[in-house]
Amino acid sequence: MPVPEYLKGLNEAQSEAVNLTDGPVLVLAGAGTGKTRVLTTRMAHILMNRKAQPWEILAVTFTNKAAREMKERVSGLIGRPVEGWWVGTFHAIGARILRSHAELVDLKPNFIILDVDDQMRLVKQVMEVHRIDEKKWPPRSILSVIQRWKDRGLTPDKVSDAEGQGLADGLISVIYSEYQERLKTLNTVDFGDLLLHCLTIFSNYPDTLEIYQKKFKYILVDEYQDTNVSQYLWLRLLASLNNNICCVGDDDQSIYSWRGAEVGNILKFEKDFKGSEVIRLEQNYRSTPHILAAASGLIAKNQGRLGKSLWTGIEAGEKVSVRGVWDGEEEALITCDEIEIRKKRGQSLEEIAVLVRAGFQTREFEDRLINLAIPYRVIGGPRFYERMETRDAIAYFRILLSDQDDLAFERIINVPKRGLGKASVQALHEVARKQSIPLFSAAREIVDTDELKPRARNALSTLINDFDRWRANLDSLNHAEVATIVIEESGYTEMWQNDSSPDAAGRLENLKELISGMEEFENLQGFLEHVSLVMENEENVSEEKVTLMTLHSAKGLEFDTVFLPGWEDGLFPHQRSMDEEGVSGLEEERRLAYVGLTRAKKEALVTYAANRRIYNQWQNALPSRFIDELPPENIDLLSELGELSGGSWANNEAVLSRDISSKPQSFGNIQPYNRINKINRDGLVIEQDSEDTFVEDASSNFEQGNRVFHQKFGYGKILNVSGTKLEIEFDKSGVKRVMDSFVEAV
DNA sequence: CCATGACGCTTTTTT
DNA sequence: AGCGTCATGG
Repeated sequence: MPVPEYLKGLNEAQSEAVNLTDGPVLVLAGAGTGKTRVLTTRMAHILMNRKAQPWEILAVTFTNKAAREMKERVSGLIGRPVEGWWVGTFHAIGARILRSHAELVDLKPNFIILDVDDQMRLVKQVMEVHRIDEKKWPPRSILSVIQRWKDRGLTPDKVSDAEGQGLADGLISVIYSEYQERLKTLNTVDFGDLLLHCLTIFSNYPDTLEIYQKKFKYILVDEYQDTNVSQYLWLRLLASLNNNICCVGDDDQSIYSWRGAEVGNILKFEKDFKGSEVIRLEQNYRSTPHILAAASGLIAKNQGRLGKSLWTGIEAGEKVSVRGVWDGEEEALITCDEIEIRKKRGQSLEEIAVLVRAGFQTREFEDRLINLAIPYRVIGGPRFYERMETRDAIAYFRILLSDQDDLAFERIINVPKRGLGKASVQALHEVARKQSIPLFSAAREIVDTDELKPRARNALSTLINDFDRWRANLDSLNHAEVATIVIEESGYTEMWQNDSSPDAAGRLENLKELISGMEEFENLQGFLEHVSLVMENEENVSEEKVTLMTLHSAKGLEFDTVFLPGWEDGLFPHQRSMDEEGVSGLEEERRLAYVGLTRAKKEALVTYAANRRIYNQWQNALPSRFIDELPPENIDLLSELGELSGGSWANNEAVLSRDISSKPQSFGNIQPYNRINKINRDGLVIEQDSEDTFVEDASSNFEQGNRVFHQKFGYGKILNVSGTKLEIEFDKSGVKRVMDSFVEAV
């Protein structure tokens, strides 16, 4: 039998991963080794060989984008669209299963998936009941603890007493249970519940579990290193009958532990799934040898890896460029100049990316790119369904579907402003609580009393009548038409029309988009699920643009040219990561650096700045320890600050004896920034804190009387040394205060 | 009820 | 600095 077309061109390991359809398989796929190709070809292979029908295959991803891509590519491989398969995100598939069995966890099938805003409101409400000080215990962190529990598959009854001991006056587990109660009462779930409830159903109702175990003959999992415990348990339960599960992932690219991902899942795959095979994909098709070697050398510093040795058949290529600059501004200047050079050379801007550690870093690049008139896009920012106008509109629709949706009602009761403020809401809550009825019902009652002031009562009465009328419309008109009526008649559209802020127009645009997106759905219900689980921001791809984004969001992408700015200790690796997670935090940062480098196909350009303004405070920083960890033979060091070796930095004790606890001269948010001087790009101290006469843990290698050379001011003599700050009498330009890293001893 | 100012926080993000 | 939350006063 001839080899089918779709199998051609696979390397040996890839073919093995495709052909080994039965039994548990872990595909350890290094960066750029064709992981998606394996996953999609494997799926096509199963379908083509009639090993399973489309609806007997479960393929889970983390993002909608990945799911979409998988669908498209598999359809392409087998040459026709595939219907009825279960390809989607963990959450979307969890939701689908949960809808079918909602009653088993006391939910109705039309439950609503809450956004973070709603979740927060709920947590706050529960905390209020227990008089927990929101100052002391920010609801944000309480919610995050709850979410981490959910990530671990822990329902309130499974949380051990020891777990939340100190938190929220020891009441956090109580808050968790009551939060879950409230969710149920409101017929709502949060994201974590989509899997957690599945787990509850699976363990309490083996018959239901069996339906799915039998149904899914083959299971495929993308980005396995990002799964949390709950997802792992979910997969294991589903796979345990047929045992045909194929997980693809890369332990070196695990960068989401902070939101519950367990690298442990991938590390112990062989133990968890008996008789499993592990296949390593080690041929990299993406990067040049220097880039690959630099990345490999770096990641080799991590402990506890499964270990892979990537190689590439690609020949030639530049070394990774590493360059030190004065400050963030110069970094942006130089980087954007480099971008412009490439643009003039005819390189597509689509193939250029700037990958930063933290969102705020993009600003300086944006400023500069605007100046140079180079088009760019920033990836990140609020998702479509996180935008205020989307959520407001959706709140209206939710109430349309269920007048028991208190959270939605509370959200829009005074949006647009109709004079129903705190007091009115309070009164409503009172009535609702006393009679155990939803807020909307309470509203109906309260308008018949004189409990509210006439003004408020009228407003509320109008609102109720509006909703009744809109709901009646649902019978005769399609949902998109009703939606339009709702946002018009409620005054919501008008509110933004009258708004003079610059983004009002955009919001109106989004509302339009929201409504037009509704048309293709059967009903409001389906649309709401789509919005909360699937809907993404779409971008007009009219023009070629440079991409600015965080390292996290760059995972899975590739570009010819990748700029990696901000490689300074404290920023990258991030101080907070090291403070809070210690060595494992540092290792995750290192993986992030690895992800960054391996995004590059042809060029990777790392920069670090000696000075950076953070929260409007100037801070000086050391080059990232990751720079020291790059194999010297694979990098080109271009420092505007003198050689890294031999310069003042390399002699700095903090550099030589770096460990996690050796902070750069205070990058963290914990210490005050009072030791930092504002200096300009020539190292000139232009501002200094009055108390900053001594810097304890940063001392200069210069002494009074030394002769020094400064790039701009020329030769001079040191009059005074205080910490890393020198007072220098320059031969030509007089006395100035300069940071020591800007001068060389002569 | 809403506008105003003080206070406090500031990594990463999907669904 | 810049933004969001919260308490205060009109």
